[in-house]
Amino acid sequence: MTPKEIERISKALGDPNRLKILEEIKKNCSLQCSNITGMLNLAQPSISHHVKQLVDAGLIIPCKDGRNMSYTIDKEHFAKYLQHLGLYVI
Amino acid sequence: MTPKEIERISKALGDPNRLKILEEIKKNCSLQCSNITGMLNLAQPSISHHVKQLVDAGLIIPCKDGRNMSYTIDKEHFAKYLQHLGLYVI
DNA sequence: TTTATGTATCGATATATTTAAATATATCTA
DNA sequence: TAGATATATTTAAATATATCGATACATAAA
Repeated sequence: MTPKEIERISKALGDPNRLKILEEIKKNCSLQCSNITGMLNLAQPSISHHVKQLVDAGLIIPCKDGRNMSYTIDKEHFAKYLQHLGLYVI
Repeated sequence: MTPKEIERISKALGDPNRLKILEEIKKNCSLQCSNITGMLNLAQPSISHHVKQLVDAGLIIPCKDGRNMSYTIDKEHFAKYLQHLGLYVI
């Protein structure tokens, strides 16, 4: 995992709305985009933007299902991030 | 650890210069501020700003020594962050 | 095929962050 | 105490990010 990837994931995690989205995905194992809109007090394009950040960082995996999208946490990639940062606490 | 704290630490980790500073502190167990100036291609006030971000996030602990400052990684606090995020990868 | 629904993109604006010059503060040494 | 050195703060400019309205696109349902 490159410093650039670490930076990108950290940036993705550095926003309260994105943390809430992740939290909901964790709770439900997966989450549909339309549900996020009700959850956060944000317009739909903003949601789309935040979800994209999480996808681009590799934290969540999009799954197209008809006209809906659902997302699951990319545990493997997320774990690599934590493993990398874990070197700082040894 | 509150969502606000998670956000703050993530933000602190979301910058290449701050990651480099952390990396150097890890390598040397501790680091003096004056050494960072040579390491990064940044003016002194910028260094000061970045170091402050890391301190405020609780990632590093400042230690005053005469007119110098040295910093060590706050492993305990850092570990709490990783532990919290670890819940996402279970 | 038309309409409705869910998501993405574009353009504009507001807000936040990064950076550095100028300046201030603290401490060491002569 | 005066001068030198290390770090912090203030202020302002440049840049990046967040937000939303309008609109486009894809797909499901009628």
